[in-house]
Amino acid sequence: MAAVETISLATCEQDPALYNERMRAMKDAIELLSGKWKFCILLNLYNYGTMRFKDLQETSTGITPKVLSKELQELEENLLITRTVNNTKPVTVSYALTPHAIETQPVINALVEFGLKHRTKIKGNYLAQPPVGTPA
Amino acid sequence: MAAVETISLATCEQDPALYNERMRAMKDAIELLSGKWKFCILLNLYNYGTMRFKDLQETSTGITPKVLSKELQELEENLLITRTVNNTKPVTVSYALTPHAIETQPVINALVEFGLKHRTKIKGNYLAQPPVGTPA
DNA sequence: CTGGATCCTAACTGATACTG
DNA sequence: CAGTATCAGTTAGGATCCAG
Repeated sequence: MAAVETISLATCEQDPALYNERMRAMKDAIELLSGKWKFCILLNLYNYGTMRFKDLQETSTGITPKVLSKELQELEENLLITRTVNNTKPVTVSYALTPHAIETQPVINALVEFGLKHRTKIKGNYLAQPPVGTPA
Repeated sequence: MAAVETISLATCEQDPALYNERMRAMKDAIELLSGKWKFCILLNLYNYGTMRFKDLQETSTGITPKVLSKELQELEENLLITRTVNNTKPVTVSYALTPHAIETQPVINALVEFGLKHRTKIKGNYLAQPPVGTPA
């Protein structure tokens, strides 16, 4: 109970307006990108470029067509991806990132970095002592 | 429908192992930090340093005690915050960030930056033309 | 192949009241 | 002050089926 240090940054405590603006911006971002799949889809598109519906369904392991469809619509409405219907025999649809989607890359990178560090961090701690919520 | 460019990065298509590792890390991070309040709480603690339960309830506008309690427990289990019971008359509890929580700062900053840019971006587009999902 | 329709459940969220 | 208990509403997400 004793050996855990704490930190305090208090970056913009002295500027409430700036703080509120940043808080609102963060809530905007969360509302837009939260959920189980949005970042996953974006990362796939970053990696593979243009993809079709089925490609995304396969790379986003576990997603169902309905959910994928909904996620894609939301991303399109927010101008992060484009949807293009191709004039092929069984109709195909291509999805790709918009230039605006580049703005999400720092978020994705930060999430990945945190995930990598956190996994090693947690691993060690959980081996040393069980998580706090453990019954007894 | 025509004027929207697309981009393609295809950063690590040639290294599936690295890609999968990054994907898993991102999913870890999402599982841990997703939700309506986690980032909000972390940002508050960044800004104000040590806070008590009631402080957090007031700055995280809209949150109920039950939800706040749960979010705090999860953050504590994941070693992002510490919980300290103070020996005061009506007992008080202090919450603070752990050093490990510093790793979340790039994520938070990236989210804030994206939120700021996205708001201006979307504003203009929505004024020019309604979002895609509009009935008619 | 794309993805909508339907149904369903677990989880999240909220309001209120209550206890140590 | 710091929560937990209870009750209730909403929703995200999944399973399955089917249509263009």
